[in-house]
Amino acid sequence: MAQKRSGQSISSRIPERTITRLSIYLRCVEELVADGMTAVSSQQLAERFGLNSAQVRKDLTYFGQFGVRGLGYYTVGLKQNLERILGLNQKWEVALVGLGNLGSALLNYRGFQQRGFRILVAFENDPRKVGHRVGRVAVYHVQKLVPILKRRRIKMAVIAVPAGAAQGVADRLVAAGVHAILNFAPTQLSVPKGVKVQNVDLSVMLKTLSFYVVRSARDPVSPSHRALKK
Amino acid sequence: MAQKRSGQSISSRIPERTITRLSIYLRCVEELVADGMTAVSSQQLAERFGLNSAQVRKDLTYFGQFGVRGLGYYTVGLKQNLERILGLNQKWEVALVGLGNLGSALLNYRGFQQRGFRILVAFENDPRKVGHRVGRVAVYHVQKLVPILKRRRIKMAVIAVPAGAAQGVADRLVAAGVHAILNFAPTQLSVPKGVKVQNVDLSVMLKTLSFYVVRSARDPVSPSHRALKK
DNA sequence: TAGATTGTTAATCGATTAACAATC
DNA sequence: TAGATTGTTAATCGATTAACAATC
Repeated sequence: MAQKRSGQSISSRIPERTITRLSIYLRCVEELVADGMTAVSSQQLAERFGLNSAQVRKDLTYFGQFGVRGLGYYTVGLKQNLERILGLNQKWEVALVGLGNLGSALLNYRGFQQRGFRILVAFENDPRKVGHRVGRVAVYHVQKLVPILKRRRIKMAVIAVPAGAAQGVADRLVAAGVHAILNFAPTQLSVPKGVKVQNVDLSVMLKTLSFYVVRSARDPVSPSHRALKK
Repeated sequence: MAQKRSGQSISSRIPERTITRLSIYLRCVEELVADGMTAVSSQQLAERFGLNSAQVRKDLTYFGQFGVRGLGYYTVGLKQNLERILGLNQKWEVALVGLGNLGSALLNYRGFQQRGFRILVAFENDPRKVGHRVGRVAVYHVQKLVPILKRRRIKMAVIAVPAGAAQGVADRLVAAGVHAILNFAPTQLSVPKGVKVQNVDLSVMLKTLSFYVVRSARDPVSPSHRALKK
């Protein structure tokens, strides 16, 4: 069951949700820094997201003691720490596999570049697309995936191929040494431990929404709940 | 603490994750039906996703008793039940707000249509885009949002506007009677109870991945974990 | 020093899983 | 009937929250 006391290896017991919240705290702290705030308390941070202040403090102390008792957290220092923890103090080179409908959209999506994530190679099956460039991104045949990613030491990839092809692509990515995969294919990928897959399953999300619409239709919001929240 | 015994109102205690898993079960059951399988056990279903068979059974019994002891679940019946529960036995009309980079991509994305979700109106701020059509989707000014959605009784919407504009859009959607929102804006929306927001925050996902790449770099996968899984 | 807020332990809550009687 | 698998209860596990001593 591994050590518990302070020496706790960071690789061990950190809940996935803590990591997700860390990114959210960072966004908030960035805004605070931009607004010229120098310090913020766990209570203030928590209020922004409807979280508990103890949770904010606990999330942060997984990685160190960043606060000052009686005062809170210095925004600039906290920002730097969060960036370091999340690995955002560096540029990331990302590979994209699949240039269909969704893949092309992602390639044009500026949101990736904003945070230092740069898609700089793409892979496709369709020979009509292979060999061209889209903007400054070169498009290669999927067969070239392993050698190219190995050579460039690319560790992050986005899968935007049909469900049926996704596992094969994932296997290649793993063979190429990729550590983290953003998977848009609506299928469960099987990868070795140590490789992180983040699924973005739009189809599942729509089905979930659909459930809640049906439910609201059946159980209308009770009057007491109407028009709360400013 | 509300009733517990069987009369349990469906609106009460169903974990959100159960709903997500329901959509996943459905996908699997669809494949099984297509393959001509007539029945499936909770064990078989669970194995496909690395879940626990008790969890599969528990998820399903929130909504009724669909199984046959000694046999499992009839695939066709289970499929129909899941579709009914998730509200997928009908077409959904969806509104899209924001026709920037991401919004346009979503409009072209065929994945939505596949499941009976049809984007049939879009809203924009930019007067150059308003008044045109994209395919068969009409583009209106955001100011028209409330009356148009009310008239058409649209209950689902996708937000693809910049973070700063998202809360304002959400308020309008709520005023128009929308019950479920798929939110791509990287911001926390505040909505009344009874309205479901599903966040798809690509930026948070990338930051999460980045964390795991950093971690793998520091704690390389132990040899014993290499190359497991089929 | 008095007031405030952290870091951390212990209590609580909710979700997952094991176990098994019911029953096909 | 014997074998299998459900539906469901009870045990386990993990994450959230309350509470408070430490300390700025």
